[in-house]
Amino acid sequence: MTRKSEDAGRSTIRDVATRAGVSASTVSRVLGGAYPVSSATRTRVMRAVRELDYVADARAKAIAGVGTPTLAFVLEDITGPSFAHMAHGVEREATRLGHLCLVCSTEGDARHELEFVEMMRAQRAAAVILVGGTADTPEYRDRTRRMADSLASVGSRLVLCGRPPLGPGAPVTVIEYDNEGGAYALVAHVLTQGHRRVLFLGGKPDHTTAQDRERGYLAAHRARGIEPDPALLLHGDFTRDSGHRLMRRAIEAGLEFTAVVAATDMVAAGALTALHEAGLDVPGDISLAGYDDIPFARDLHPALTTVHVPYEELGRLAVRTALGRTPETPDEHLLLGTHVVVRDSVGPVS
Amino acid sequence: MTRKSEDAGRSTIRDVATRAGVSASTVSRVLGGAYPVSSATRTRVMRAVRELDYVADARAKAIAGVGTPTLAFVLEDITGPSFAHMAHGVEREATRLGHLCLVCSTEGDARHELEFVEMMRAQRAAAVILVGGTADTPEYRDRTRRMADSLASVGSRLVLCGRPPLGPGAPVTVIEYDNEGGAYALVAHVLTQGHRRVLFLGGKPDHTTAQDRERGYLAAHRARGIEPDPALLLHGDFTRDSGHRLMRRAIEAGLEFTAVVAATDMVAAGALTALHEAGLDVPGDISLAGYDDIPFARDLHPALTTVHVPYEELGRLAVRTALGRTPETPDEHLLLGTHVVVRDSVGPVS
DNA sequence: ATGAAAGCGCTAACAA
DNA sequence: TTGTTAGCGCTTTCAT
Repeated sequence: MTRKSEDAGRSTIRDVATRAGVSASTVSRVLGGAYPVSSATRTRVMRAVRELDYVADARAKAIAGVGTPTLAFVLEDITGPSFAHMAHGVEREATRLGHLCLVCSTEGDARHELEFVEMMRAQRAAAVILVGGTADTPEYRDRTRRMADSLASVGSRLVLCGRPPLGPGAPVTVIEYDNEGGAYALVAHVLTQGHRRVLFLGGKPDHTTAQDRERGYLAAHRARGIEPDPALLLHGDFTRDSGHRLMRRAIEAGLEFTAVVAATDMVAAGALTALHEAGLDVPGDISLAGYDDIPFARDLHPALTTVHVPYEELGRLAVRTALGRTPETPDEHLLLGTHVVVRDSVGPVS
Repeated sequence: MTRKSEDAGRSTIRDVATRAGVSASTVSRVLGGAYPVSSATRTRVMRAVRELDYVADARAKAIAGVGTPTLAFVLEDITGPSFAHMAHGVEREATRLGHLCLVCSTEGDARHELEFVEMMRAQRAAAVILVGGTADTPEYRDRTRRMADSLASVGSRLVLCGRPPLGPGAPVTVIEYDNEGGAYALVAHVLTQGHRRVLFLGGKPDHTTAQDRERGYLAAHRARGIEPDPALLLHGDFTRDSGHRLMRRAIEAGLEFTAVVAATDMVAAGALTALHEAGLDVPGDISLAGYDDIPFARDLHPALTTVHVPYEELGRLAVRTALGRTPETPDEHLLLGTHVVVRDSVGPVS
């Protein structure tokens, strides 16, 4: 007739206590670990625990002050290879540090993002990691700033990972990787091969990651005294299909170029297929380069020259940095380097 | 001198109550939604909430009986494209249904998996979804059975997704997809092209997914009265590197075959590169097929013939099925179909 | 319509 | 070494 008997299984610490003939605190102490308990009682308690298959309710522990800390990871789409790698880094590091790891895909919807962050605030997550570039509008800064403040107000922390920083004073940790630098180096490499008309398959015009890579493309040209033809700057998004479509159109439009630099490896993959479909040889007729160094880059044919970004490390670092701070820690802003991986898809201009 | 003043931000429902000059219950009622509250009070409370930027502690709500339900997703490695798609499906459906979504990568470590499931039991997760094939040993069944029971005992539910079922009586939901059938159809397609010596690049010999696909390979041969040469059955794992290595060795060893079927698209990608490195043309010299239909399959050159698996749908279904049940629901066991996607990497035998 | 009090499952300070 | 009591932050009777 006890509560337990009708609600089989959901045993509480009191059920265990009763069964072991001790008080709830004693059970708590036995389970808690380091605390003096006679080995006789300990045995009895443990037996009761086993018999009831008892596990303490983590939520109750949490509000009593001894919860498993949680960490949240917010991205647009876990399906993108680079995001997946970051997610992996985050998840690995979080569990290593004894944290639970919540995920949320926003599908690029700011409202969804906002709601989720609010939930995380309610969950008292130790940190919320926002991943991936976005349009850097005043509205963005404002909204994000608000999230940062409200998280900070409950002792949590906002981390911006590969996402535009907010300017001074915002309680955020930002971890970036050098998109412009990577693109600069990559395009410099292409130019070194003698190419002068390099098509750029970019992302959304207002997307920070896309912008930074485009900036690198431009800078590399200008550093060699070349003013790139604006007609060679195409915009789409970071998907494979975008690359395919843009490339096909460029060919059909009779655009002249001897090399193409894609904003991501996904874009490059689509572009490569379009090039093949047009009967063009890479790098014989046209050179091609990507960005991100996803695992598949090696298996494209020809193997793709690209820029390596330490995504997994980025994720790990985000977690470590966010979790390693004390209230006195100044706001960090890290910038990770990238490097060009030369493979077979870029050759000398013919 | 209130608690709040020194512990800025972490305001509780009582802080709000005080500030609004009402009782905590009233605040709870206002926030709770549908309950008669004078609009004057409501306004005062809402103002206090805003001023304090208050959010109710989700954990406290949970133990009081009104928590946000949670759902856990356990896989080997989020980095694998097919896993990522399942994860996406799970996450999407979970949020659609108002659930939070926890993730854990086990890196294939059973102990890690066990620990995580125990944590989820403590969290009172609504369901725990275990993803991906594994060695189907008695030890596995035993361990998993135990997890299923212990989850059930706290009102949670174990879901096996693309993972071997446990036999009757276990409180689990299992969602599978037809690995054997898909492989059968794929290999039948290859045989139809006249190939008689088809190399199979398999996974770990005791991995269920690998076994099922291998079984399909075998069955398709036998259905045509062909007894496949055991020397053509190679084992590795599901990675790109495994495919590359296996393929290279097979070529070096002078193995004779006119087509190769890889256990996954990743394996196929590695194999393709090895084929190219050996100067072999696909499908001119050798035909090649994969399994999974990851997005990149289209961009391999030639575009990869493969088996489409509805991974995202699988994830969504797992969530819907697990969450949609009542204690009376019989244990479901769903089997999703797959289909061959014919592209350019398989051609007639030369 | 609102407040006081009890309770959710746990831990910790205080006694014994 | 162990039990009693008082919280943790919230919801929900039960009164009023």
